Amino acid sequence: MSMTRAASIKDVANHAKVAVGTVSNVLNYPDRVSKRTKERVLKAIDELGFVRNDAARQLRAGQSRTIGVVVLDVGNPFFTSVVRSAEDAAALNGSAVLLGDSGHDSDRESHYIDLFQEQRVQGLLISPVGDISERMEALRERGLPTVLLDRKADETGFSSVSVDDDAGGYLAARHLLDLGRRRLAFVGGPTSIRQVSDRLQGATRAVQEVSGARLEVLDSENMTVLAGRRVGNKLVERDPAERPDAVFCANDLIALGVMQSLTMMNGIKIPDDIALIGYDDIDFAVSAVVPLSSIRQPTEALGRTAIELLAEELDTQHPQHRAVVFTPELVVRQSTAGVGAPAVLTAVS
Amino acid sequence: MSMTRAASIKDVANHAKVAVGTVSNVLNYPDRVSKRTKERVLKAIDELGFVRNDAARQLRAGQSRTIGVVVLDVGNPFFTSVVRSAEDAAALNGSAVLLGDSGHDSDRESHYIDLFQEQRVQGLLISPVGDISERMEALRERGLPTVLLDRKADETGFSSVSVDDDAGGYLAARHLLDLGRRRLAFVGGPTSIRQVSDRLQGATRAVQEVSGARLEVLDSENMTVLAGRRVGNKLVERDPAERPDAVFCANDLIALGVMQSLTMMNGIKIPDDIALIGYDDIDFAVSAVVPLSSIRQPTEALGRTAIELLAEELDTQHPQHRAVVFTPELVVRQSTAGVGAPAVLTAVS
DNA sequence: TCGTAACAATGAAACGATTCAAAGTTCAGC
DNA sequence: GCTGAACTTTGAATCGTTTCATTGTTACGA
Repeated sequence: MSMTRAASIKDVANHAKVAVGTVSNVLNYPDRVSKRTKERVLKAIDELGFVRNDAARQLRAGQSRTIGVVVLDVGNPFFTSVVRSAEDAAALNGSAVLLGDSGHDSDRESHYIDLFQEQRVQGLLISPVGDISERMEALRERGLPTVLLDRKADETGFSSVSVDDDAGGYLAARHLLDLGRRRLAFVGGPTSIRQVSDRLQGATRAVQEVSGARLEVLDSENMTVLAGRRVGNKLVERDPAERPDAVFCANDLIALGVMQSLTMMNGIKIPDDIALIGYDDIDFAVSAVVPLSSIRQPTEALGRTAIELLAEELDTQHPQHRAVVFTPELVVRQSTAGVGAPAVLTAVS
Repeated sequence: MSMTRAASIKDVANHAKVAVGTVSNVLNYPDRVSKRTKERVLKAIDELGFVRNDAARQLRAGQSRTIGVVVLDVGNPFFTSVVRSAEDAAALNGSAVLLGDSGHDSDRESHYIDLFQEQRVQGLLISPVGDISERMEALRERGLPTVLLDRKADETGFSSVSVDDDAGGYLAARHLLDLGRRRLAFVGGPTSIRQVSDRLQGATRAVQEVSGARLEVLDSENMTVLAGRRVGNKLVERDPAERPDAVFCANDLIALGVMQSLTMMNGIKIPDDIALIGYDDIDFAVSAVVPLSSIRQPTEALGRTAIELLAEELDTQHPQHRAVVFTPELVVRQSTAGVGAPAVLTAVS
């Protein structure tokens, strides 16, 4: 019964007794059509329940009104927040966002890039898993504008928005050192993730400035709460004397996981025995068992700026590629400072 | 320079000196093509950097390999979790998911439904904002299979997957009453949200079973951490004698917000002064300042089942519409039980 | 009443893939 | 060498929209 195929513009034209071009004009350039005809066409559209076929539209247009975004982990509020602001910014240009989650997996990342190319997206925002210079080169050759997200563009020829992870790592470690801690641990992984290695590098720099300070590196298999909990359990199992007195986690999810393990062990007090700091300052950091100190990244600005850079590439014939680097902030809460008053410090860039 | 339009199947055909149909066969039915020809075509594809145009493909096919999903709030881990499992389930059928966030706004909801219809999605999963029976009726007439998500289908003719919110509300309130609390408060809103009113209804039922117990309803403007914090601040401002001794929040985000306000006020102890329970059991509930009791919903099963029901509607000519209702579980943590041992209870369905 | 400028409506062509009936090729078996 | 079945390849038609050159209509000033 209701199994008839969807009405097309042609059906509408027949029903309203006008030409197909006229229907199209009603849809796209209402001013070109007389009031009488317009009404007739709109009536027909309503009666037939006509809905534009976007595939045909795009085919003709040669381009979609769509931007592809590939992020490392949609389970991480940091990324959802960035994507949200990118969506809002894209909507201002009348574009929609297609979201792909690579889950730190190169194959899935590749898969989404393929998919988005098939969709003929206007451009791409990628928070890359590893080294994708080859892939990027191919995109450049095809003329598909691409902006790196949360990763500084090494090679020229690409725009990027990122946050200075080295500075963020330094900020976190320096804070722990300023509190008098000397046996630091860094939790994150795999180190093939650039964000992880940069944050570690910054932390290492800070530690080297202070004599007598050490930095132990604990690998986590990924960047989730669960992975953090596993590393935390290992710390709990250690002889108390062997434990670090401060832990810097490569993101807040890991930090929350570590916190769960440590607080389950009644003997360990945060921050008295072990100070803990995360990265990203997600909304849930403030409501953690022990409110979590963290490094805040300007997610809203990241997403917005990424879209702006992409828009530049789309508008301009020979765009200036720009690498925008934001500066992270230290947010101090109880997990490092105890009951002391919270403060916000900014890295010197 | 690289501004030439993307290669089409025709370009590939010319380059490989075969017919367009052959190229199409290489792509879709490789077995129909001889090895020699196949190699030649693949070489041409590679050399020209050909990428299939999905719009043309869909236009011809008349349908996309896509399912539209509209949820109430992507910022809520409950929904991201449901969507994630729906994506996985859809991938098994070779379908991708397009995600729309209505943000509890009917207009945005409507906007996404339009958009998805233009995309000719195979079907729709909707977690509706309010009463959308008219809209659904229109979808049914157009023959677009639709499954309600997290909301039981009242009308016949639609499948749905949901969790028994009345039972969940009962479970939460009953738990608070069992702990000896009598001055209960419910925080949630707007009450036009079905999930909110059902959970409240269940809670009311539990309260009525116990003489001397009261339930105060505190409206929150929405279901976010921020809204919860605002309600929490109002509680803090009250005369201590006027405060409830137990608070049931319509979701965990609100509960975390309330918790933030209460813990900022040194005089108030959770759960001693006020017991607090949320809803959804998101990952962050366990790592909250005071680990949060909550009502767990089977998010993984919700998403998966929704896709399965949709697949049924797609396969069958005259599908049996089914309303699958899952049963929520009570998860007890410190925010209600203090340092007592955690437990998990299941509602009687 | 005529000329013409402004405005409306027309419909064929194009976008790029898939389909499928028809034509072409190969080759085993006799 | 011939037959016919099995396998390959071909290319026109099709999907639904937008575009745009062309044709048709209106109305105004001379």
